[in-house]
Amino acid sequence: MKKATPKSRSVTVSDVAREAKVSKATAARVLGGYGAVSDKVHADVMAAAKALDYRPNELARSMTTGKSGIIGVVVGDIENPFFSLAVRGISDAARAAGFNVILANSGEQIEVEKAAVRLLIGKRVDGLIVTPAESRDISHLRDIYRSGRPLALLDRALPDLDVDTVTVDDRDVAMRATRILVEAGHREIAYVTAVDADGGRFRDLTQIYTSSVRERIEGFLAVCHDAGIADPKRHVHLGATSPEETCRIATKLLSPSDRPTAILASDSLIGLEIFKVILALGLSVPKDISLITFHDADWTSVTSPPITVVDQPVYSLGKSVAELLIRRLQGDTRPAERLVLPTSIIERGSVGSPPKRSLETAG
Amino acid sequence: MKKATPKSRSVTVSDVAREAKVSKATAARVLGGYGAVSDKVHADVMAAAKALDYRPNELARSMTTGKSGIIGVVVGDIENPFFSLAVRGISDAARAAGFNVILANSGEQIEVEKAAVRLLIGKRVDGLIVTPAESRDISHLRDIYRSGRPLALLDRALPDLDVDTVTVDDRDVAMRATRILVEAGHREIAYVTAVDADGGRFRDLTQIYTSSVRERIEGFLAVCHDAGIADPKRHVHLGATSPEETCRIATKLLSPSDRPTAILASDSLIGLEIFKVILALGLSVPKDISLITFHDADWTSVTSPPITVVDQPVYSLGKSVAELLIRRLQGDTRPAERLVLPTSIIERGSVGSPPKRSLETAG
DNA sequence: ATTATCATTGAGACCGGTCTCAATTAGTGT
DNA sequence: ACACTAATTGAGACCGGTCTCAATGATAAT
Repeated sequence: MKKATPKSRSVTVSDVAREAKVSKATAARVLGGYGAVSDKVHADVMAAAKALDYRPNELARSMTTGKSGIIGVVVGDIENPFFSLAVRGISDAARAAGFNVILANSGEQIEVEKAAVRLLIGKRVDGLIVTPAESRDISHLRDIYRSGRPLALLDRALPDLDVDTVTVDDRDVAMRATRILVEAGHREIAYVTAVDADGGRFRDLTQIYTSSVRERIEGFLAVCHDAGIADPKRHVHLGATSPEETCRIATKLLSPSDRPTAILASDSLIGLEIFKVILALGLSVPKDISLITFHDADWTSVTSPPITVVDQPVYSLGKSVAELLIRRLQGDTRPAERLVLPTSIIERGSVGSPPKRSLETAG
Repeated sequence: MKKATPKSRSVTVSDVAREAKVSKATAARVLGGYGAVSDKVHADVMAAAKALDYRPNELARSMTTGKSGIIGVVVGDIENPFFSLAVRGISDAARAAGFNVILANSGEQIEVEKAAVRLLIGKRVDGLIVTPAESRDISHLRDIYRSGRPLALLDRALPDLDVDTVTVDDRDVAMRATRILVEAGHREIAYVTAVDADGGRFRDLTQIYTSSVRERIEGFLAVCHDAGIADPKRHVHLGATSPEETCRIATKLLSPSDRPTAILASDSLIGLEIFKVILALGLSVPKDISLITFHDADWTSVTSPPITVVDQPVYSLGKSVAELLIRRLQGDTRPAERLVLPTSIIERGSVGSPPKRSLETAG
């Protein structure tokens, strides 16, 4: 009487075995699809399973096999189209190989990233794909490695960590983008990026702990330097971590009379926000200011003028890193691979020659 | 000699117990944080755990407790900003309550959706959030319900399924949007949506199995009808399921001389593609054609002119549905709730009066 | 001092699968 | 017909936790 409804206990192999009048081991063999059984028994068990509506408990299965069939992915921000496209690439590749994806986003905060990694390891994911927020503190990533699970890095390399890595040629493409601006005659070029360090004040590259960001700045500075632009560092603006911050930075950047004649935006979210500010201030692209943004986001092709962009193979980035990881999961023991995907620049209409004022500075 | 390296077997409670010289049960109590133990033993076990670098196996934990701490989410397409924003809302709410999210996308295909649901149930997720692709075939959703796991519906209601549901007032907002167009003088208004049925030919509402889509069309037709527009059904275009298809539809729609004077796009991906075609054809918005799109996507505010949009509270949609599900997970037994979130229209510059040609048709 | 009460602890069953190993049955060669 | 190998099947250990229940020791009440 006291015994409440048995909470619909799920059907187990034992239940099926009993129904089919065979041993648990035999039922498990056909249900799990491993051992060999006679045709008759196979049919009996399948019939019993169907009759009872048996559903395997993947949890129990993973516990004994040690494999979960899940790939853990930790990205900076799912909402950023860059990441959502990369994640799409990852999950397509994963599904094609029979794996599932469990997603966590770090918000680019190292502590959140660590917690996410710890949790995913706890859940016994088969492997992890991470876009490390920092290169300083990678103890949690070493832990993954130490736990025997393969790790692959997406978009950001870590020189100290010898694991499969897929990045794009950030440094090179940043140079090409900057060169386009320089060749159009610009001397006052601002670079706006998301990473936050020392309250947005850029001193030197050693304060940037995200490899892709650092490489881009490196490329930018190199070309500026080659072009004889004095102290290009002052044109690097950090801290565009949210639309609000970006708006603040862009407004400050564009208001004074000594504003740059061109801006290079480090991702499409930043580029969009800057473009909005440009619009709001009544400035015209490219007459008053030229603009190039990283990532060929959808909005960049429908503005007037359409925006010149750095087109990274984002989907491939995700697909490739997943494929690399899966290969490892399947027993590949080749040394770690570092794939660098080529990037192109799509020249549209947002780059022009600087307004005359800038000629005074020309060397 | 033959015995290979023990593949770094992970540290278990038993190992910690041995190290701390207590029983497995006692070690488990402090490690699992449940029973009561003396301070000394607690300290000993913690020390041993730290020394051995113990990491709990969540899999084993979930298997005994029956709870995995995971919410399964099945959406139509992660890449669609609508869904990625909703997922962001879900995962924020989930994390706040200590849950994790495992994501699967169905590509709006019912079979893929079924497989995803089956898999997630197999993984013993605590609850599921689904955007059902079809209202016809919901056997798999009933299964969830039957398995004792709570289910919550996102963006699309299912009249036959009495579960927590969060939607927006699609019908009403579609009416408001259509009315804006009608009041601007339009009589030839096209409605373009993604759902695919009968090769894109729209006959009547019974062929639409996605509630949100149906409701929007319903609202659209109702207002057209009230305005005395003859046979508005011919203006409903289905099948805009990919950028390519949308482009095809839009090109066909916009080329002939009897093209509509206004278009209502059912999501931002469709709106974007249509806008691109408009641009490519050299037409001008809103002089030649007026455009309203669902979803306040980022690109809609930076075009010239900026686009009038239906602004759905997408983030809240995700957040609310997750909160509802979590409440249920925590033992709430109230009857299923059907939340309908209010939607607004942001009027920007893409609606104008129709070009003169349309006056001939005016009633 | 003696017994009842309570806090700690240990032993071992259990979750639902996989998998090893031995036992049983069937098939083969001579 | 008889020994021998191959194919099936069953019993039970195991994965790494949780959790029940009984045993132990200590403290409190009589």
